[in-house]
Amino acid sequence: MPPSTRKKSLPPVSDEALELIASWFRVLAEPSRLRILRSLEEGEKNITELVGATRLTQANVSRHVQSLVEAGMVGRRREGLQAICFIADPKITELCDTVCDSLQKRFVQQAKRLAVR
Amino acid sequence: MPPSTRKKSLPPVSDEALELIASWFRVLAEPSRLRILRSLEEGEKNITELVGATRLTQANVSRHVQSLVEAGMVGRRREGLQAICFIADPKITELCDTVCDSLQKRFVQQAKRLAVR
DNA sequence: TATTAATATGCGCATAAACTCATACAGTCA
DNA sequence: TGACTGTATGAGTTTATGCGCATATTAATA
Repeated sequence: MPPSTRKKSLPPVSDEALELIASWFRVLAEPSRLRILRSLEEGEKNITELVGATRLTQANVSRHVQSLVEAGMVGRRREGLQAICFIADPKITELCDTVCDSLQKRFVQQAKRLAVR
Repeated sequence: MPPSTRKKSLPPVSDEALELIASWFRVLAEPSRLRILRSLEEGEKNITELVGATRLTQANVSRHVQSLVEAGMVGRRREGLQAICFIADPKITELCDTVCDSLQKRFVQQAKRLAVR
C-alpha cells in the first residue's frame, strides 16, 4: 500500500450518533419537505399558505413542518390562530444549493460521456 | 409586511428535480451507508473488508455500496476477484462533518436550556 | 358558552426499502 | 474444465413512512 493511501483508523462512531445523522438527512430525503423549504425561502408563511404553495393537503403540510421543526431546520411561532413557519437554519438553503450544483455537474459529465459513445 | 422579510418569489422547481435531490439525500439517510462511508475515509477497502468493518452481511454491503456508487459518492473498481471501493467525492466527508457539527451545537443548546429549567 | 377558523393528530392503507437466505455470476488457479 | 473465492442478485419477509380521511385541539370572537 503506497503511503498516500495509508490512513490512520478513525475513532468509532456510536450507533446512536449514526442513527441521529441519518435521521437528519432523512428529513431532507422527501420531495414534499424540500418543496416546503423552497417555499419558505421566499419568506415566512403559515400552514395554509404553504398548502397553497405546495399542492399538499393541510394534514401533510402540518406533519412535514413538524419534522422540519424537530430537525431544527424550520422555526414555528404561534400568532393567534396561525402557525408562522420560517427557515431556522440558513445553512439548509446553502446545503441544498450545493447539492443541486453537484448533481448538475454530474449530469453534465454523464451527458458528455453519452455524447462520446 | 416589513421590507426585510419581503422576498421575491423563486422560480418553480420541477417535481423531477425535487425527487432527484431527495433521492440523493436518501442515500445518506441510512446509518449503514454512513458507516460504510466512514469506514472508507480510512482508505480504500474491498467488500469483504467493509463487511468486517461494518458488521453488515456481505449481501447488504454490496447493495449499499451499489447505492453509494449510483449516487456518485463512492467509486468502485475491479481488481481481479475484488471490488475496491473508495470515496469518490471528498465533499461527502466535508458535508457529514458539517452536519455533525451542526447537530452537536443543537445538543449543546438543548442541554443549556434543560439545565436552566 | 357556542361558533368558526387554523392547525394538529389518530388510524388504516399502500408503497418503498432494508434485511436474510439462497443462489448466480465472475475471476483465478490447479 | 472443475474447484474455489469474492461479489452481485433474486425472492420473500418485515418495518418504516407518506398519504387520505376523519376528527381532535387550540384560539379568537360573537
